[in-house]
Amino acid sequence: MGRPQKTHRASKDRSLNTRQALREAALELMDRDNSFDGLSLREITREVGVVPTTFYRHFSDMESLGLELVAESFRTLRELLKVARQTAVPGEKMIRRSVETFVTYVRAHRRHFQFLARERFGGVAAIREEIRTEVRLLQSELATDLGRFPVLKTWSTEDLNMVSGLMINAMIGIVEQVLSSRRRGQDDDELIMIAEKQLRLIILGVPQWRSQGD
Amino acid sequence: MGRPQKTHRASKDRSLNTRQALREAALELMDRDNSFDGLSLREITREVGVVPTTFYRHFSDMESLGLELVAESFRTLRELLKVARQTAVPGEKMIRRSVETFVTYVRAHRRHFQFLARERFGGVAAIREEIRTEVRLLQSELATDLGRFPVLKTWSTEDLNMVSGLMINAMIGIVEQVLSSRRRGQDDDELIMIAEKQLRLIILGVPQWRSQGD
DNA sequence: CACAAAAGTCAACACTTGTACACAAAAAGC
DNA sequence: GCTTTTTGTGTACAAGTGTTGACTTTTGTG
Repeated sequence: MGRPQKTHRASKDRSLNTRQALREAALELMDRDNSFDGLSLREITREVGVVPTTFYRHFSDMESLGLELVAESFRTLRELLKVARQTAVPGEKMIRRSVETFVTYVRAHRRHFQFLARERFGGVAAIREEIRTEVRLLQSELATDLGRFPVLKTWSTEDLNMVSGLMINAMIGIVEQVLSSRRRGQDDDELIMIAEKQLRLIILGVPQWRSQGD
Repeated sequence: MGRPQKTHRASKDRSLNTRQALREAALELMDRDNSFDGLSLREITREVGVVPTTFYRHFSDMESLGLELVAESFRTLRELLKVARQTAVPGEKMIRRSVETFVTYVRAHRRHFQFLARERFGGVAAIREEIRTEVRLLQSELATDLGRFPVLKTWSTEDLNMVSGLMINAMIGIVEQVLSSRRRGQDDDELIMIAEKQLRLIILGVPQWRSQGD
């Protein structure tokens, strides 16, 4: 139980705290209507309650803050996927339950998803690139997962990626809608239903597929 | 071949020209990496080669400039859809040709599509709202169009909207990719192929559909 | 041609911004 | 306990920002 090295931890905490406070302040300000490159360094430090120059003790640049936010946000997203992969058992209600979990999770981590959605097409090239890379990675991971289902065992990698891309785009659309309606609950029910239908429709096409292309 | 009312036209042109020059400057600056609310009024006027105060002769606000850009961009998009609707004849290669036209068109009007993509989730609430509204409209128009196909005649409005939403999300994904790779040509071929497959897959699911949901 | 409206210019304002540098406090290491 | 890093403060500056008001020029109209 003791709190050994109290001073030590306190210092580290302090340091980590301001660092994280800066990140959170940035997300908070973006939630009050700004895109990332509309933010100013001073605005952020002001929000934290710290002098502007302190910023440089933690980040060299606004861009480096941004990139850390990308990493942080994807960590959040991947946590969800990890749980989803463990609990998901193929079956009747699998899609429905996945979508439900997803929407709830997006609400719970609103600011992270908002950051990703906003900066995916946003004004800072480096950030955009980073997000794109991560999304592509996600897409190919999902493709691999899909490849394990019996119906999809014979599919080519390209076609699997094609399907997972379609699904991910559908889910991004859902994220948009979740973010745009602040109140949870009733709205979400309809949203979930639509998302479920969209995924089901995609899956219905699968057995009929013939990759006649190329 | 006289140039009648030279002064008249010149004046009108001049006025319209600066107004449009301001819009174009904004798009141009966004193309050099900025989101709309990262732009400054002075930056824009400087690009046009005009004094800052001139801005107010044409727009009351940056926001009002932004809203005009939304309108302008959707006018561009709707022109495409108009042509598409006229020339498209249902048949084997319809999807393929539509996708090809679409990709070419996006390239030809890069900055408009970039603006829409960037500000759809962007930092200015009013602009975001306006874009969302227009997209929803587009979605229900596409739903109506789809309803004319024999296989879809019996579908409910909700389900038609569900499908058109899926398609639109797929196409937005394509726009993203077109915008992110500057060079045209070779890249586009693969892109077009993937988009075509995605749409075909969706359509394959349609005859199997049973709206068991809700 | 004269005159009013529209479009553009100029100078000035009160702020905000990013960043540099010297200094103070705190924490870590010896 | 003394020293060295690390973290945060204070001051300062040059540059950029939105908006004002009064002015000149251009343009359209009676």
